[in-house]
Amino acid sequence: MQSRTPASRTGRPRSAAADTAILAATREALVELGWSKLTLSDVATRAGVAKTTLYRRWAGKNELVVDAVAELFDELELPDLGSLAADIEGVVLQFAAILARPEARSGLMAVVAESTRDDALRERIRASIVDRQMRLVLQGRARAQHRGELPPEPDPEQAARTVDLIFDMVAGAVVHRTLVSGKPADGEWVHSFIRVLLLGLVGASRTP
Amino acid sequence: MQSRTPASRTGRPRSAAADTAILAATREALVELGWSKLTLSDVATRAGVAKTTLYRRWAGKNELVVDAVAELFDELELPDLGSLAADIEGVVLQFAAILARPEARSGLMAVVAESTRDDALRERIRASIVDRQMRLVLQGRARAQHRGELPPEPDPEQAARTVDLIFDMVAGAVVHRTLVSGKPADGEWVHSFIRVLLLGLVGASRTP
DNA sequence: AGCTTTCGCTACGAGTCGTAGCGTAATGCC
DNA sequence: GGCATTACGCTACGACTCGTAGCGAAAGCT
Repeated sequence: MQSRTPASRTGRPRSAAADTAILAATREALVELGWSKLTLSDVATRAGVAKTTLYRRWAGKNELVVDAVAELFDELELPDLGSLAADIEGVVLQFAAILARPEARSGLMAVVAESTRDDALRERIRASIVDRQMRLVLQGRARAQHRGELPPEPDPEQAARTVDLIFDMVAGAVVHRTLVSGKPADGEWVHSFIRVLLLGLVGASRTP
Repeated sequence: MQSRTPASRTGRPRSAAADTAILAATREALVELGWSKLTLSDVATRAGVAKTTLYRRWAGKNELVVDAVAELFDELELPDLGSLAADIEGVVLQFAAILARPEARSGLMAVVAESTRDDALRERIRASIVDRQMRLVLQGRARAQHRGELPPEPDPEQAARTVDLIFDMVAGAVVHRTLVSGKPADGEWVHSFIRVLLLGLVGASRTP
């Protein structure tokens, strides 16, 4: 979050209710107005707080939207459905459901675009959104290796590269399908995609 | 392009030099300022034209940037390197080189984000950017089937789904690697990626 | 109590937007 | 050549947003 309240203990504390109201108002404004027409004055009005309160907590529109969108990914969890393919399909369908929501569609791509020119923003996105997804990949891979569905990776550097590759392939394909092609990442599509991905990974691990 | 000059033949024609100057100035402004701080007044000054000229040709910032970025993808071609894997690696490296340029990074994602709320803009992006990439996938697939590297697809509906899937996987992975993960899609990464992709596609086509 | 920080409110200069109006320049048609 | 038509450069405009400053009141802690 944006709060930096580890040391300062004295004085009136910041309203936690205002935080949730502001983030909810931001998502509401994203749905109705989209990224470019969203103004902080409008968000403040919707949340029932003063505009100055927004500027005390967030540096600008970018940081606010990152936090508002990041909360959407809180629900993301790796289910245990018995097989690697089923687990991945489950989590990818969750991911696709989040990306189908208009507040995620219009907000996420916009802040990613901004982050190409702002390293601090890129780091904020990595910490609050991307890392959580990456953790799911690591978790699923470890579970699959324990089950014997994927071979163990002795070289840690090679393992890191493989995890990065899987992550970019999964997240990239779902995002591109949803936001660029504009078609739904439904059950049928996810099933085909995961089949190709797993066959490729297993095949690549057999012939190094 | 934005020109609609099929019927109107009389009157002073639009300066073609102004078009190229404006689009070049737009890319220059994208590099220096990024999407959010780019203003049409600034572009007009850089291009040496009046601001009103910009508004006569483009509806707004979105449409202008789409056209400016689209020109970057003109150079994209499918090389003939003897094998499907080599061909794909070649074109993916071209694609990655374009995405590595700052004017593409900051511009492309921004207009895609805007297009989630603007169907006309989405269609413009599809026609001027996405379709060209899709054609490369079709071309490569046909050539590979002719070589026998990929099995022929009797069902046209199934073939269309497969092409869509390949397109989202390739473009999505490269874009995600470059813009979200922030790491270069260099030769080593592309090689690993294509290997997984092709092994998966061949494997999936064998066990339908 | 006293101290500290946050809150809501108002106001402000600076900057951008998109458009209108004007006189001038460059074409095609007669 | 003259005429209609369209594009161009320029200026100016109201409306809007931005981010900040200053104020008095409120809400905690010691």
